[in-house]
Amino acid sequence: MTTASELRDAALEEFASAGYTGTSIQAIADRAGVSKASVLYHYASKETLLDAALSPAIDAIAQILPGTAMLARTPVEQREFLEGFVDLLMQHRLAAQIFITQSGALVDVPVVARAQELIQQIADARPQRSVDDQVRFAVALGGAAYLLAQTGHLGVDDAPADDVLRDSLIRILGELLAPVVATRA
Amino acid sequence: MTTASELRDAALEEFASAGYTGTSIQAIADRAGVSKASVLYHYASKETLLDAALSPAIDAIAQILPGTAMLARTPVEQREFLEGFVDLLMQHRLAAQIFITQSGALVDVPVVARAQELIQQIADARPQRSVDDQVRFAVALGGAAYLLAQTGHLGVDDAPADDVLRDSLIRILGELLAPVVATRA
DNA sequence: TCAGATGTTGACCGATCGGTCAGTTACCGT
DNA sequence: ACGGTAACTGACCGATCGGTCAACATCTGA
Repeated sequence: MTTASELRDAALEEFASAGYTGTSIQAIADRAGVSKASVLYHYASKETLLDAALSPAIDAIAQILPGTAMLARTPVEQREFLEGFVDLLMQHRLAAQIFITQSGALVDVPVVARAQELIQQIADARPQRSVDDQVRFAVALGGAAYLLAQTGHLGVDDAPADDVLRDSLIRILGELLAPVVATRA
Repeated sequence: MTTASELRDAALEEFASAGYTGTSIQAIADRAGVSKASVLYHYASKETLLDAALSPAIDAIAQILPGTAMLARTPVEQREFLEGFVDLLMQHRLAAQIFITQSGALVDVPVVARAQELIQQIADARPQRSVDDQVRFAVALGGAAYLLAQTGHLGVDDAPADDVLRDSLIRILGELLAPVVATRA
C-alpha cells in the first residue's frame, strides 16, 4: 500500500529475477513508478532495501527454528515440521530464491549472513552427521528452494496449483528425510 | 597454461562466487595477473568470456543427453545414467553452480539459454509428467547442483571426500528418482 | 637481420552506477 | 490561513563499469 512497502516488493522481485548486483536502484524506482531519489528517501541505501525485503522471511525462519529438533524425533513431528517449512518457503518464495541463489555472493551483507547462520542451526540440529544425512538434508533444502524458486521454467513450466505442489513436496521431502529419523529409532 | 585458459578459469571462479553481473573484467584480470585490456584482447567481451567458461560443461551435457531415456527404463540403466550425471556435475561444479543460481538472470545470454534448453530436454524425457514426478526431478536436479555448488558452507562445511560424496549422492538420488521408474513397470 | 604476427598495456571514452542535496509539492494540526 | 513536516524530485557528484585504441614488447620464420 504505502510507497515504502511497494518499493520493498518491487525490490524483492527485481533482486530475485536480475540478482542483487544486477539490479539498479533506477530499475526498482521504475518498477514502483517513483524516482530514484525517492527510493533513497525511503531506504538509506540499496543494501538497506535488501535488508527490508528479506527480513520478513528471516523472521519466519527464526520462528520455525525452535521446532527444528522435531526432525530428529517421530515421523509425525517430522511431518509437522516439514509442513511448516514448506509453507514458509512457499510464502516467501522470492526471498528463498534470493537466499539460495545469491547467498554465496552476498555473504558480506549482514542480513544474508544472519540467514545463513539460521539455516546452519537447522542443519546442526540433525541427530547425527553421517555423509548420507548431510546429502539428504542438503538435497532436500536446495531442491525444495530450487523447485519453488524456479516454478515457471526448467521442466516445471506447466506449473501445478500451489496446494497440489505443497502436498507433493511435503510427501517427497518426507520420504527423502525419513532415514534421518529412522537411524535414531 | 595459456593466458586464454587461465582467464577462462579465473572467470569461471569469479562468476561462480560473485555472480556474472557482480564480476568486473578488472577483477578477472587481477585474478589472472594481467591487465583489463589483455582480457579483452583474448575475449571480445565479458559475455564472450562467459560463453567460453561455460561451453565445456554444456558440451558435456549435450553428450550425456542421448542416454537420458534410460531414466525411464530399468533400475540398472537408471543407475548408469545417474553415475554419469553426478560425475558431470562434479567435474563441472562451478559451471553447474552458475547455471543453477544465475540462469534466471542470464536468460538473454545465448549460452545460458542453450543450457536451459538441454536441461528441458532431459526433463521432457521422463515417462510421464505427474506432479510427483516433476517434483522428484526438480528436487533431485536442484538439490544435487546446490549440494555440489555449496560444498563448503550451509551445513556441509566439513566437506567429505569427493568419492564418498559421489557414492552417497548417486545412492540417494537413485532412491529419490526410483518411483519415476517404478510407475513405468 | 628484419618484417610481420602475436601479446600486452596505459590512457581514454561514454554510460551507468550508488548516493547527495537543495528545492518543490502536498498534506495536516492549530 | 498558515507553519511545519513528510514525501518527492531533478540535477548533480565521484567512482566504476564495459569497451576502444594506439603504442610498445616479444617472438618467429624467411
